[in-house]
Amino acid sequence: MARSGMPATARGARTRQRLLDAAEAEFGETGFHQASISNITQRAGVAQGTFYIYFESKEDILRHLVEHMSRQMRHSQSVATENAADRLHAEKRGLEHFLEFALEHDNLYRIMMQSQFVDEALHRSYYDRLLRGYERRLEEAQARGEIHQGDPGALATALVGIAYMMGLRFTSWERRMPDADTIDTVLGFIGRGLAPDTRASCDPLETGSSPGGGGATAGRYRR
Amino acid sequence: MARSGMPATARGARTRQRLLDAAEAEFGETGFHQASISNITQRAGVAQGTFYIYFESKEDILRHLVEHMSRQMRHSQSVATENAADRLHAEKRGLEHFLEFALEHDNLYRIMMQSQFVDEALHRSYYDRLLRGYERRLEEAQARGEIHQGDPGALATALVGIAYMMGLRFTSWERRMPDADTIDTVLGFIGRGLAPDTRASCDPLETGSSPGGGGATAGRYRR
Amino acid sequence: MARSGMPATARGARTRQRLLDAAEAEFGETGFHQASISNITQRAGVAQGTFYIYFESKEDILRHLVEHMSRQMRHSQSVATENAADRLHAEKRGLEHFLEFALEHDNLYRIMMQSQFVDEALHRSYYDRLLRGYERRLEEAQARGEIHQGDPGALATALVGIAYMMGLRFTSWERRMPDADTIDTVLGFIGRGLAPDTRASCDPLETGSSPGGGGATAGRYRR
Amino acid sequence: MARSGMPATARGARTRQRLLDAAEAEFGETGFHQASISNITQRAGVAQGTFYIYFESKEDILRHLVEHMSRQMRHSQSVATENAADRLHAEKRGLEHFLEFALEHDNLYRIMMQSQFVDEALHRSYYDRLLRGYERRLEEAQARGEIHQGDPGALATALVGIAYMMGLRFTSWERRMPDADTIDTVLGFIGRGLAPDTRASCDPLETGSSPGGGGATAGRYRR
DNA sequence: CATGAATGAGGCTTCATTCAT
DNA sequence: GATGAATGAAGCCTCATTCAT
Repeated sequence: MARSGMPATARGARTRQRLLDAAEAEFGETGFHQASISNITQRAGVAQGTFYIYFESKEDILRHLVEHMSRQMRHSQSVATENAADRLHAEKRGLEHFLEFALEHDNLYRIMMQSQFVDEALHRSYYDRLLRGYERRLEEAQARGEIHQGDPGALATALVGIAYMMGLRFTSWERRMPDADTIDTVLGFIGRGLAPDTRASCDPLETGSSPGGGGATAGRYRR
Repeated sequence: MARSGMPATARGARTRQRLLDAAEAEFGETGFHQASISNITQRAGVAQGTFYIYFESKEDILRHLVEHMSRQMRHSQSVATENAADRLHAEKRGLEHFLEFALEHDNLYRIMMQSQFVDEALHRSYYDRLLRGYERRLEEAQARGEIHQGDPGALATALVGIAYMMGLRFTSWERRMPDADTIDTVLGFIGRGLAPDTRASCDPLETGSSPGGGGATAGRYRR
Repeated sequence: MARSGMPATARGARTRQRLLDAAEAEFGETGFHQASISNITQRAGVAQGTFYIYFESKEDILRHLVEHMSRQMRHSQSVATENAADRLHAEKRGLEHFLEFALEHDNLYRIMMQSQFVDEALHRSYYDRLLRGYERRLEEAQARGEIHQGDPGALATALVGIAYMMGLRFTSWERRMPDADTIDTVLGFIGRGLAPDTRASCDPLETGSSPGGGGATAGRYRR
Repeated sequence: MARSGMPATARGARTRQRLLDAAEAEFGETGFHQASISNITQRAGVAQGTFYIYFESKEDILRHLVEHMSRQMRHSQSVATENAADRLHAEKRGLEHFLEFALEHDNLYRIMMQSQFVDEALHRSYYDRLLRGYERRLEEAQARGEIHQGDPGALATALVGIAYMMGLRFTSWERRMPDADTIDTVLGFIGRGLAPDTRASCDPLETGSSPGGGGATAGRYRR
C-alpha cells in the first residue's frame, strides 16, 4: 500500500501537496516531457525518492493534476452558470468564467492540453465528459425552445472549440484577458449562432434544412 | 559540408522522402517524444546514420513536416474556396474541405497539434499566419457587408477553434467523416453567427453594444 | 542502545518472530535479492522502521534464518539417527529424514542455497561443519569396520552431494516426497557404495528388494 | 532488430565477445547481483550504452553465458566418454573430466549455480536435460547388465549430486583439483554403488588401489 | 516499542547524435 | 551516399537505512 499512497500524517500531506504544486509549475512552464522528476523534487524541496512515496510515475502525477483540474473546472463552471436566465446567458457567463479560470490557472490549462499526448484516454475522457455535459444542457435548452434546433453534439463541439482556441490564444500566447471588444464579438457570434429561429431571415445560408443544397450535402456525408 | 542537405541524386531524394513518410507515420501514431530516430529509420529501411544526412535533428524533421503540411493545407484551402460567392459560402466549403483534408492526413494533423509542445514558436507561427489570413478575409467581408461587424480577430479565433475541435473529434477520436446532420448544424451555427445584422432582432443577447451591461463588461477586460 | 537487540517484552518477541516468518516466506518465494524490507514488514504487518529494531540489516536476518535452520536440522538429524544400529542404517534414516525436513521447510532450504551468494563465509561454514561432522562419523565407522575404507572427506562430500541434489529435485522442482522406488534405489546405491569390502554380500543393507523391510519403507512414501 | 542483435561486422563481433568475457568474469567473481552493467562495460572497455546493442538486460547476458556453458560442457563430456568400455568407465572418466572442466571454467560453473536464483526455468532446464541424458544412458547400461537395477532417475540424481558437490568444493572452496585419494575414493564409491549384483567382485573398476592404472591417475592429481 | 516519512546513492536503460569504414 | 557500431549524458526508479515523533 506504500505505492502511490495517500499520506497518513499531516507532514505527509504537506509534502504531497508541495509535489503537486511543483509538478504543476514544471509541467506548465517546461512542458511534460522536458520536466524531470529531479526538477520537480528540487522545486518541492524534497529528495528524489520522496516523489515515489506519493506517486507512481511522472504520468501518475499528471493524471492527478488533470483530474484535479477537471473537477475544479466543472465545479467552478456550474457555480458560475447556475443562476443564468437561459442557455444563452449561461453560455456568456460560462465563456467569460472559463477564460478567467484558464488565465488564473494557466499552467493547469497547458497541462490539460499536453495530456493529450501523454495519456490520450485520460484527455479524451475529460473532453467526453465535458462534451456530453454540454450536449445534455443544449438539448434541454432546445426542448425549451431557448436555442436553435440541430444536432446538439455538433453544437457542443463548436462551442467547446471556441472556448478552447480562446483559451489557447489568451492563456498561452497573449497571456492576458481578451479585451471587451473581443469578448463581445465572440459572445455575439455565439448568441446569433445559437439563437432560435424567430424569423425566417436570420439564417442567410439556410444550411441543412434547405431542401435543395442541404440534400446534396447530406448525401456526401451519409455513411 | 552539406549538413542537412537536399539530396543531389534521385536515390537521395527517394531516401529523404522515405524518411519523411516514416517520420510522419511514427510521429502520428506514437507521438513525437515516444518516436525514436531508430524506429523511423527502421521503418524507412535505412541505417540510423542515414537520418543525419538529410535532417539535422529530430526537431528538424518535425519542422519540415509541419511546414509541408501548413503549405499544403493553405494551398488546398485557397483552391477550395476561391470561387465561393461570398464569405459565408467560403466558410462552408472551407470547413468541409478542412475536415476532409485532416481526415485524409490524420497523422499530419496530429503532428501539427503536437508541435505546440515541441517548438512553440513554430506552432504559433502557423496559427498566427492562419489567424491573420482569416482575419484579413473576414475584414474584407465585413467591408463588403457580407458578414456581421465586430473584432475580426475574435471571429477568426472562434472559427479556427470550431474547425480545430471538429478536427480533433473526427480525426483523432471518432476517425470518420462527421455525418450530414453534424456538418449542417455547425455550418448553420456559423452562418447565423456571421450573418450581417439585417434586422434588429437577430441578436437576442444584444451583447456588447448594449449601453448598460456592455459597459460594465468592457470595463472588466480593459487593460 | 540495544541495536539489533533481543526483545525485552512478550510483544517484542512476537514482533520479532513475525518478522522472521515473513522474511522466511519472502526469501524462499521471491529470493533474497528480490525481496525487499518493505515487503517483509508489510507481510509481517509492521512499519518499515520496526525492522531495524530487531535486525541490523537484510543480511542480518538472513544469517539468523540460516543459523536457525542449521541448528534445527542438525538437531533433528542427530535425533533421527541416534539409535541406528550402524552407519549404513544411520545413513538410510538420515537421508529420509533430511528429505522430509527439507520438504517441510522448503523455504528454509531454498534460503540455505541462496546464502551461498549472499554471505559465502556463512554458507561455507555451514557446509564445513556439516561435512566435518559427517567425516568424523564416517571415520569412526571405518575404524569399526562398518564401511569401506578410503578418504572419509571424499565420502562425506559424495553423500552430502546426493542429499543436496535429492533435496533440490524434490523440494524445489517436483515439490513432493520421492516415491519408494526412488528412495530405495538411492539407499541401495549408497549402501553398496559404503559397504565394506567383504566377499559374502555386496549389498549389506539389502534395501528395497527385501520382502520384509522394503515393504514398510515403501509404504511410507507411496503417493 | 537492433535490440539484442547479433553484430553485422567483425568489429561488432569482437565487442560482443568482450562483453561476454567481461560478464563471465564479473558474475563469477562478484556474483550476479553484485555485478553491475557499469562494471561489465568498464572491464570490456566500452561505453555503458554499448551493452544494450548486444544484450537486452543483465539477465539476457546471463542466459547467453549459461547456454554457452551448457553446450560446451555437454559437448566436452560426450567427447570425454565416447570411447569408454562400459558405463562404469564412462562415469569415471566423466567425473574426472567434469571436475577438470569446472576448475578451468570456474567462473562459468559459479554462474551456472547462481542462475538458479535469477532464472529458475533456465537453471532447471539445464539440469533436466542433464538428468534425462544421464538417465537414458543408465537405463541402457542396465539393459546391458552393466550396472545395478533400480530407478535410473534416482541413480542419475545421485550421480549428478556427487559431481555437483565435488565441483562446489573444489571449484569454489578449495580451488584445486582433488588429490588422487579423493578421486579414487569417490570413484570407488560410485563403482560399488553402480556395480551389478554379482557375487564375484564387488569392485569391478578396482579403482585406485590397482598397482598399474592407479599410479598414473594418482600422478595426475598430486599437487 | 512502534511508526512512516524522508533520504540519496546507485542501478538500469534509452536514445539522439557522431564517426570510422 | 550509406552503414551501423559506439558514445555518454540524462532520466527514471528502487530500496536499504535513518530519524523525528
